[in-house]
Amino acid sequence: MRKSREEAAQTRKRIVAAASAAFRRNGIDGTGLADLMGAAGLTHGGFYKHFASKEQVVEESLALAIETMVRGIKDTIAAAPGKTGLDDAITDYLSPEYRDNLAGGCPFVALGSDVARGGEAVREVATSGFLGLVDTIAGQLKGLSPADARNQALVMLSTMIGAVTIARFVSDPALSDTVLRQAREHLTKSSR
Amino acid sequence: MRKSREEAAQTRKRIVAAASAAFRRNGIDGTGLADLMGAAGLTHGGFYKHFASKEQVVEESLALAIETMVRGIKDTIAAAPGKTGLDDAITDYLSPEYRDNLAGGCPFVALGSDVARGGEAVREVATSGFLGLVDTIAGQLKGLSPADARNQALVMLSTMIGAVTIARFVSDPALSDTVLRQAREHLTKSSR
DNA sequence: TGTACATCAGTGAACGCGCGTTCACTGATGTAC
DNA sequence: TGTACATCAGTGAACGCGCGTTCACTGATGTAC
Repeated sequence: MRKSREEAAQTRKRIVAAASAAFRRNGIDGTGLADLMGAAGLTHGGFYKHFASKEQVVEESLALAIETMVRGIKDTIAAAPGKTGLDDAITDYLSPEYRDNLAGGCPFVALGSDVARGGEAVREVATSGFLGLVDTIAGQLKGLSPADARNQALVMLSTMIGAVTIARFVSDPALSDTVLRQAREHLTKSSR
Repeated sequence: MRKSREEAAQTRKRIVAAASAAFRRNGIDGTGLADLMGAAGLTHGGFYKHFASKEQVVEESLALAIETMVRGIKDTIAAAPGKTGLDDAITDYLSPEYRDNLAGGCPFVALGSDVARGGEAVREVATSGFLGLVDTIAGQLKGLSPADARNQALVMLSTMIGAVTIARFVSDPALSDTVLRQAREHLTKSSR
């Protein structure tokens, strides 16, 4: 039953991708290794042929989720010439569709409190990914010193992450939409 | 071993208070009923003499955590005459001490993503508590229509909740402090 | 290039453990007369 | 007010279950000559 090195490498990527979605959808404690392996089309026994522990796949899948999100935001920014790129990215992030995309959405929203309770290695993965996101946003804030741009990006990301967190736990759909819309208007209006 | 009605009622309150702290500190999935009962000075077997399920104590302890937080914010506002009350409450919320108060801190930060994945009843508890918080903040925003005040309160709370979420998962203490400080300056400066 | 052997990805059963929940039991409290 | 009985808060053992992890095994792939 041995698989070729290439197949094994693809399997490993499939597991990390499945973990990236499953952890965001159901939480880290709420996702078992059998769930991950099943989602990747495997039985649970083979997990340790690829990873030393659940902790390790948590780290790798978190890194993947963050990288994917940051790349998407960069692509959105690059797709719009001039100054509308950042507004487009903010609008996407604060859309009802993104709020409802539990498995593919922002890992800071889905896993922020899990990561805060986690080990140092997981928190470092989250931190370096977060810093990449900060730089991406800050780089789009023209007419400010680099320090001011970075500080403003920190506040903008706080508002974005908080708004989606609230929009997800609130049980009233109208309230949820309003939270997103207010944050969107606040962050994209020219007063920024 | 039967206890008086009064003693039993006090025991129940002790369990809910212990749950309110333990769930915030370790997450809902990360807290067992034996942990709760042990923290209340009891053995786990008696849990079902007070609650029908873990779900029920989750709901009640979340309601307690939110009520306690909102009361604290109202007290802070009331303690400062005039317009500094809200700034004081924001400064407290965005302080390093409050960030580090895992067991007694903001339940929306600690449990927001857990609640989002939870049942309808838990989400309704969180929603009505959140609306009370919104009203409390909006009531302090003078010179705005009620609708504008409420909308601004939603954005402010998004920034506050997001900032503490970020400040908690980030592994670099200086970055964590900076996130809090930037949010604080943004929300308390007169430009508000 | 062929052959013999070593490697190892994946399977499926099993491990100890802690989970939420149930239950028989105890004995102090509450109630009925 | 006293007495007899019912109630029930709390204990501690037990339940089935799913968890993370380990392991013997299989057989295709990789390596050595």
